[in-house]
Amino acid sequence: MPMLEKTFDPKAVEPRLYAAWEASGGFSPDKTLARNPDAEPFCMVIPPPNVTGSLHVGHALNDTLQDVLARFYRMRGRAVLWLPGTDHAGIATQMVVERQLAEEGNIRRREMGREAFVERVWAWKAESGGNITRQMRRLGCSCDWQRERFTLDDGLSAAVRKVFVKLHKDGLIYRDKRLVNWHPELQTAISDLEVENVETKGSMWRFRYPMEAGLTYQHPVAFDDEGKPTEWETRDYIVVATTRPETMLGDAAVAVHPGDERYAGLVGKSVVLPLVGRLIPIIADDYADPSKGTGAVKITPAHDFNDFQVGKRHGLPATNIFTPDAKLNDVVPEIYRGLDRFVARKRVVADLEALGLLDGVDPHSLAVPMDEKSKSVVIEPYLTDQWYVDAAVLTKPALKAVQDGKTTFEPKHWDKTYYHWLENIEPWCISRQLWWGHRIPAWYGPVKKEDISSSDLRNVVVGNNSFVSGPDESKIFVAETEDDALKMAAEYYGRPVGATSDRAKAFGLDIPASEAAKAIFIDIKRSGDEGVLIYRDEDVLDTWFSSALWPFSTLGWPESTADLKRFYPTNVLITSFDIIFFWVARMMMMGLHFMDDVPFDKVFINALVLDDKGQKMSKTKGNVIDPLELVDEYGADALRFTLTAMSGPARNIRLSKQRVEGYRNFGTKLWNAARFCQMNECVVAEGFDPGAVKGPLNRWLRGELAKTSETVTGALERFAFDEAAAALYRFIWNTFCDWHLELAKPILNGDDETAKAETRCTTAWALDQTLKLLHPVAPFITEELWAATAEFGPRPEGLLMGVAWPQFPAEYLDLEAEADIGWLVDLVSEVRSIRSEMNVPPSARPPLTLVGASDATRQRVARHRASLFALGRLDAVSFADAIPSGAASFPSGEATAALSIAGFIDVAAEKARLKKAIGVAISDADRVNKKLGNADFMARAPEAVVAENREKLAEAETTKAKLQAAFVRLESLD
RNA sequence: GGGCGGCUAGCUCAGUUGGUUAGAGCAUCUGGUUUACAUCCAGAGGGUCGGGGGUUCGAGCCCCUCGCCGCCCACCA
Repeated sequence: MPMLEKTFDPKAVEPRLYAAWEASGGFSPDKTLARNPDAEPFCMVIPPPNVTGSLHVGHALNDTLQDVLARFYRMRGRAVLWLPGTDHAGIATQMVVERQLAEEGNIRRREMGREAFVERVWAWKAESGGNITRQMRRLGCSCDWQRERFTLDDGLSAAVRKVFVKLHKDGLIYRDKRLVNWHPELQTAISDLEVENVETKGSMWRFRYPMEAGLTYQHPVAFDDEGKPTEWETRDYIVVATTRPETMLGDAAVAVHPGDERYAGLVGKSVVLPLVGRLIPIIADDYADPSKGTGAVKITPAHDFNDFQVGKRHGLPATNIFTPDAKLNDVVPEIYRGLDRFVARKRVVADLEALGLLDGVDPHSLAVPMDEKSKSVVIEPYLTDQWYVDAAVLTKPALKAVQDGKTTFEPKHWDKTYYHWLENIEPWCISRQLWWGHRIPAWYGPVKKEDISSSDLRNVVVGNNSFVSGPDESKIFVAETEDDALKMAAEYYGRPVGATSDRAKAFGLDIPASEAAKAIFIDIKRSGDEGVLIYRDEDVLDTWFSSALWPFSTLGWPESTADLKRFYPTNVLITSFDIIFFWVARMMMMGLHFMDDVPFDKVFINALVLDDKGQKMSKTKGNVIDPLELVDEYGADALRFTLTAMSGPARNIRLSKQRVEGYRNFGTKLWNAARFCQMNECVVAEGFDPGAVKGPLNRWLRGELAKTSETVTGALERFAFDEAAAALYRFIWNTFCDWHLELAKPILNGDDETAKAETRCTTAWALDQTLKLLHPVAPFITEELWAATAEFGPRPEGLLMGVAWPQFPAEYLDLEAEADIGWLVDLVSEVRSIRSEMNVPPSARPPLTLVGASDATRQRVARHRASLFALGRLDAVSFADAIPSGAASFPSGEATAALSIAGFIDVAAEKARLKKAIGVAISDADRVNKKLGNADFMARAPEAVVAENREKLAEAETTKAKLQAAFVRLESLD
């Protein structure tokens, strides 16, 4: 066995070890199951990253925690499946490719056509798709790559279609015309969750809408102290206020509050909509707030969510005035047509001002809805036909499952976030006007004339440019395949049916889309006697629709696979808080609906990684820390340990290089401990039984290891990653290296061959166990050391990754040895402290005298003489009845220890030191005394606490006595 | 406006049902080439636990209140 290098070289080792792990088949549960078919499963599905993305530090944290659990449970014998995969990320990926096209100066998406564009996205996926999974491998992630999935792969696409059809059949998916959040650049609907309201400085304009036919009314203009009007003026107009002047072109009414006396007489009358000339009614509606603005509010049903509701209540027409790219359409007066919305805004204000109808303008700050990603595109409420999921129905079981504790959140408080959203759920708009994604399995055809009832006609607004994906009224065939759709259609029409990709053709019309609404009036005869053509919905589904199925679609659903039976519900989902709504809640809904069971027992919400100043990382701020750079510089283990150690109950993690460096050093420490073992020929002898060791040091180490093992195991079971890391750090650095190895040195260099042999075995054995315990967090260095120290003794075949997790019998704890070594550690620490305080040079080797030592202490001294000499840098230990002169003394157990350092001692300083220590002892004693003298305390405190305090008092008293004796002695010797 | 989280050493954070003298890492200072490790060793200093009030024999921890920081949701004519 070659000597270990002085430091661990992650770069050289990591790729080799990862390849070995993967080649071993150990990432797959199948290996465990082959050995033990009854192995209890443990399953996690990865939050699928964007397929074309790259690993950021948030992924690194998320992946590390999952890998810690995967490795931990694998070592505990569970059949672990950590299922990896990627998400097609509709909008994000499509945008990237569109940007590429723009940069290349080639033709754009629309000119390219759907098929060519989608092909292009697949090409980009082929090129960059492996990036992030390669990067996960560098982190050491032990996913089962054989089971890797992609949201757009064949299996998952089939699952998506099945779910869509089923939900449609159940009436939980429907098509509706309502306002959506419209992205005018991408020209697609986006979800509420993808809109970010950005506080912006704008203006509030007040416009005068003239009353119809010269009508006038009295409007109060001055008020007394009680708010009662004292002066009125005659008005022939009503003032409305708005932050969006351009929308007035689509106004349908002016609303006032029913109880608003100022306008009471006007309800039912009309105003003339300026610039347009249309008469619009003044209506009474609670929505109008008398205290806001002028109390009269313009109602624009097609361009404001609240106004849409008002319009519905009052049967107002929703007149859309925008084209899909948010330019004014042809329902507005000609001079405004084609203008961009922001240009139109200025023009409308100017024109109203010119007409003397601008009542005033004030600066006003408001939250403008922006596209969450770009934070620059203003989102429009826009009237379109879209597909919706009736989320409210699916929500109920999802809420109940968490309330009943079927699924729990960790940290627990996140359940509040979950509840809050689900309790206020809105219908989920699932259609997107994109090309990259799951195309909606719905086909449209003309409606048979006899199916059109008069009430169906009211939604048809001629000239409505909102036509997006299908005519407002058409017959819809929802089916998993085109064949099924054709069959359904053939049955409906009673004649042959074909499918076309040409929308106009499907309706037998060669007319512009904006006119397509008229199609419903066309008798199907127009499609030709020989048959009817149907046309597939052009839209795709929201990316989160397929992600919502992830926990069961990846396991093979709808097929009843062995994996699905074995691994669903999964054990834990580790994810970040920002997708509780997007993803967690929806998986709960879909899982419960389709699998009749929750998708996971536990949701662990990992922290948010911030930079070292507590700032969110962002490309624009330039403070993004690349996890792979950290891996390059310090090794994967160092990064993993850092993220694990910092993954406490707090909501965020401030990542600093310094911290990573510290944990790299920790790895080096462990590495060197292994070197020390190697140099000292520490080997586990054949037949060595750690339960039978005799030496106090070895018994103590065994106990400390057992305690650590229990702590680490318990912490990982509770997802207390930080506690596990802290316990490992403490044990390896402080217990094993600082004390055990130092105390073992005199034994290993001594001539007691029995003790030496036992210490070698115990040390080697303990290191082996330590490697196991550390492996989930730091897999590379532990695996490397496991291989490098193979000669340390008999051990299971194969990789450390596959070794059983340690579990020690309770007898490994040894109170006697603990007390013994505890005494030694305390004594050495005191000696060191005194030496340092008294400036005793390291080379000096003073004698130590113990005054009033018991037999037990005398035996301890005898047992640990060599260690005491070495660590305390002493040249003698003796016993006496009195403190010798020129000594600094301190209490040690029942005895008083005195370090003879005559040459260095400064009597005044020593007196001061003793005095201070006496002061501490006195105040300790006083405090406890006071407590014990408190009748209430004695009456109410539990017996154990009282006893504890009695003991404490006794201790303080003896300490005080010893220190005082030392002080007196010092004076008498002076 | 509603909600969530945080405020503990110079910095970053632990502190599990209330119970020894409130801990760790980093930073700082002092001293060290002790044959595993200077990516190291030994020692030290440093905290009125955000303010106020309450409950309790006892509060960093429980309750009320105020303040500041961060985040989420909603609304804003």
